[in-house]
Amino acid sequence: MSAAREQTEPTETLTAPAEDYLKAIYAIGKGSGPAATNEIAQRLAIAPASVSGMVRRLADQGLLAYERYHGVKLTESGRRAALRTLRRHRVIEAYLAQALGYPWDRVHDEAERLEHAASDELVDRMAATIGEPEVDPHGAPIPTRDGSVDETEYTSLAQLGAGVSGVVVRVSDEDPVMLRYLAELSILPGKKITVKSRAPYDGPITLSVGRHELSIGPALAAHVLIAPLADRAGRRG
Amino acid sequence: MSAAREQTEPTETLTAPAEDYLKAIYAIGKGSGPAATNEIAQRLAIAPASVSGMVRRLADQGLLAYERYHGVKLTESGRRAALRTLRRHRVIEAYLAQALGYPWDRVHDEAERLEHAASDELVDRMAATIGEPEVDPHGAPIPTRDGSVDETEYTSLAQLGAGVSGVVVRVSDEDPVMLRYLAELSILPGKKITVKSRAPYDGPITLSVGRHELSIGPALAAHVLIAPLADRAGRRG
DNA sequence: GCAAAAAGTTAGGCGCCACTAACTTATTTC
DNA sequence: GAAATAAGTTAGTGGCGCCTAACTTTTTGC
Repeated sequence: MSAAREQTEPTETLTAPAEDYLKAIYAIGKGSGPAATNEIAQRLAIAPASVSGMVRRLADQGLLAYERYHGVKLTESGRRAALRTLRRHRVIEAYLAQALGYPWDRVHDEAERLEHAASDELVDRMAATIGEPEVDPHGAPIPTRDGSVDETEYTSLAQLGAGVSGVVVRVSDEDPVMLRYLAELSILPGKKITVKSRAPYDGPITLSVGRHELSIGPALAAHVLIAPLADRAGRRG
Repeated sequence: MSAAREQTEPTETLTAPAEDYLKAIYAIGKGSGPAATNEIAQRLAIAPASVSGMVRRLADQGLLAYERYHGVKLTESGRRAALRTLRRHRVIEAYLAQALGYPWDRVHDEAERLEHAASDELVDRMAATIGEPEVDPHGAPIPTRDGSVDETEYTSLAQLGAGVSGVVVRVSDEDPVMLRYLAELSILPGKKITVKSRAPYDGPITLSVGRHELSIGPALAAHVLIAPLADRAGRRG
C-alpha cells in the first residue's frame, strides 16, 4: 500500500473550512507543535472522523505534515497561511471595535466570518486607518503582513501566586458572556492587578483591580494572561 | 409522477451561491419580472444545467416561483432576501469608498464577497457611520432596512437624442476597466451632460461634459443612466 | 403548421466537507 | 505484557453546487 501523495503547490485559494483548520492547528501547536486529531475536532466542533479526511486534503496541498495515527504539524506554507488568516481576524476585530464602535464581546464572531472574505488590501487599509495596531481588542498580537508574530507566552492568572502583581495582557476572545463579565470586573488588557490570596483546592482567587477587590474562580482566571511586574513573591506551578 | 415538493420555510440562512442567484434574478426581473434560465446562467457565469438544479432548491425553500421550462420569479420572501443582499452589497461599496478610500472601480469585487459574510448589524453600523447614504458609489439606490428601494427606471445615455441634457445618475458597477475609463472622461454620477450629436448606424455619440467635448460608442453609453433635464428635443426610441 | 433553432431539462459525475458506524492502532493500567 | 481504554482511521452516505452529454420542450421562421 504505497499511496503516492505528494504535492507542494504554492497555495491556491483556501476554502473557509481549510482556513479554520489551519487556524485551529496553529492555536493548538502554538505555531509549531503537533496537533491531535481529537483536539482539532473539538475546537472546530466537528466529528473526529471528519478531521481525518480534511487533514489528508490539507496535507496533499502541502500545508500540513501528516503521519497517520500521529497527529499533524503545520508546514512552513501552512504556517504562513494560518498567520495570514490570524492577521485578518485580528485586524478586523480591532477595526470593528475602533472604527465602528463594536462592543468587544461581539467582534470575534463577526471577524470569524469576515476573515474568509476580506482581501489583503482591505485588511491593510483597515489596519492603516486605525494606526497599525499591534494587538486586537482582547490583547492578542496581530501578525505582520510578512508573517511574523510576537509569540511571547504569558502566565495565566490561574498560575500566579498570592502577592504577585501584573498587567493583564490578553484574555480569551471567544465567549461573549465571559467577555462581558470580565469587562464588568474591569479585568481588561492594560489593567494592573494584584493577587491578594488564593484559596486551596482550586478555590477562588482574590484580586485587587484598581481600587476594587474581587474573587474569581480558577476556570475564569485561566483565560486571563498576565505580564508579571517586579514581584516580591513569584509564580507557582 | 407527483413529486411532492412544497415548503414555505421562513428562510434559514442562505448560502452565498443562493444569495447570488436571488440577486441575479432580481436584477434580471427588475424586482418583479420573470427571469430566464439562460440569462441567470450567463450572469452568474455558470452552465444553464446548473441553474435548473439550484433553481429547484430555491423554489423548495419558497424563494422562487418556478414552472418548468418557463423561467422563475421571486416570491415575496425571495424578493426580501434579494433586497437584503443588495442592501449589504451597496452599503459595503459605499463604506469602502467613503471610509476606507477604496477606488470606485474596486469596491464591487470586494463587496461581492463581503456581502455574504457581513451581519445586518455590521451593515447598519457602516451605513450609520457614513451618514445613511441613499446610493452606492456608482449611483445605485440602496434598499432600506425594511426592504424598500427606489425602483425608478432611468433612460440610458444610448437612448438620448441629440440636444438633450441630463444628469448622470448611475453607471454599471462591475467592470473596473470601464469604470476607470468613465472616470477619466468625467462621466460620473451627479455630472451634467448634454448630447451634442449622434452618428447614425450606432455610431459615436458626442457629448459635452463640463467644459469638455467627447465621443463615446453606444455600447459604453448603454451603461450610463441619465435623469433628463428640461429638454428642448426629447428622447428617441 | 412544420422543421430548425433555441431554451431548458434530466442523467450521471465529481469535489468539498460534513456525518455515523465499524474497525484499527496506540496508550494506559495493573 | 495483556487487556481495557482512548485515539484515530476507513467505509459508506448525504447535501451542495458545479460540470458535460444527451434529451425534451418551446419558440422561430418560412
